[in-house]
Amino acid sequence: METEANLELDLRAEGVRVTRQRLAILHVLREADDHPRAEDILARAKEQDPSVSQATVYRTLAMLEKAGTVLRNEFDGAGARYELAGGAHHDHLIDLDTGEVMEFHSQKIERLQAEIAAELGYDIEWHRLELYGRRKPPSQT
Amino acid sequence: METEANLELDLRAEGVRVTRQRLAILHVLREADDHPRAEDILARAKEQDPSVSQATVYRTLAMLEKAGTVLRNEFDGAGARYELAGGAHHDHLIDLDTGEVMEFHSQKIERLQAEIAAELGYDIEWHRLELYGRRKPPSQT
DNA sequence: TATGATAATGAGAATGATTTGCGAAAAGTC
DNA sequence: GACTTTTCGCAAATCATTCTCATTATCATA
Repeated sequence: METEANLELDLRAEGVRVTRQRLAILHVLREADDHPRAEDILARAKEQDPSVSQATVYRTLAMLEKAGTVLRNEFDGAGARYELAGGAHHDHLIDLDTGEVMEFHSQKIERLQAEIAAELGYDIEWHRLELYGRRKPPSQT
Repeated sequence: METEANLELDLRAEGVRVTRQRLAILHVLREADDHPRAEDILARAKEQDPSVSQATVYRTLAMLEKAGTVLRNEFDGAGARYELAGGAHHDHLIDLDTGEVMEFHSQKIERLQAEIAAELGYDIEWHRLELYGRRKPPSQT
């Protein structure tokens, strides 16, 4: 796992200026264990640095996404939700009642996807797999 | 497959008024073999009935979606794309170069999805599986 | 540490797809 | 045909996101 300082160095290495605002946003993303929306990120970043503006949040997220540092998820419902990349690839299960997002990964599904695409004559560039569900009532055994 | 007249009767049965505009939109959806956007549907419907307006297209699509007659897909890129429901469930493969949409279905993947959700204690309400890819260069054997 | 070239910022206006409010026009009803 | 209710077209309103532009901050250099 990359440390906060590492991320800062990475940015600097790419000729990107390390500003107070960017550090605040990066910090928020590191602390988040949910998948916050731009709105949430703005609110949290402001706690650390009230000068952070909406425009900067969007600009920074877009920049970090392009750099491969963050992942932008367009689940249903309004507003994209972000997470720090860095971990292994995973898909999402969204709780329809709470909005909570869980991550999962299935090598088998990935393989099947590739097979299907191949049959149609395609190479997959990326994919989106989202499961929307509700907590299952405890099974009475 | 349900005929155009059938669809009309279905709507009438639900106490929904069958208007010229709605028939035009329904007709467009039936003819479409692509997955048109609201914008395209409006343009095509206007050829049949110039009085159709943007608002009515959106209102009608929303109404038909709620009725389960059409499926609304939010692929990436701007604007939702619609298709007539009615057929069997399927997922989509989108050609990143042309925007063309292909349909596919994998019972195996569906099963794996359900298993994964179950392990996390969830029942899947619905899911979204989209593959984004490019045509594979012909393999030289 | 001061300076300057430039990138980054904040505030607010602009965008683009989609929705909505409202008076006018059509549908189904008697 | 007259009436009641739904639907329509138009234009204004939303909402997340992006852009404009004057101002400020970063960082390599003096």
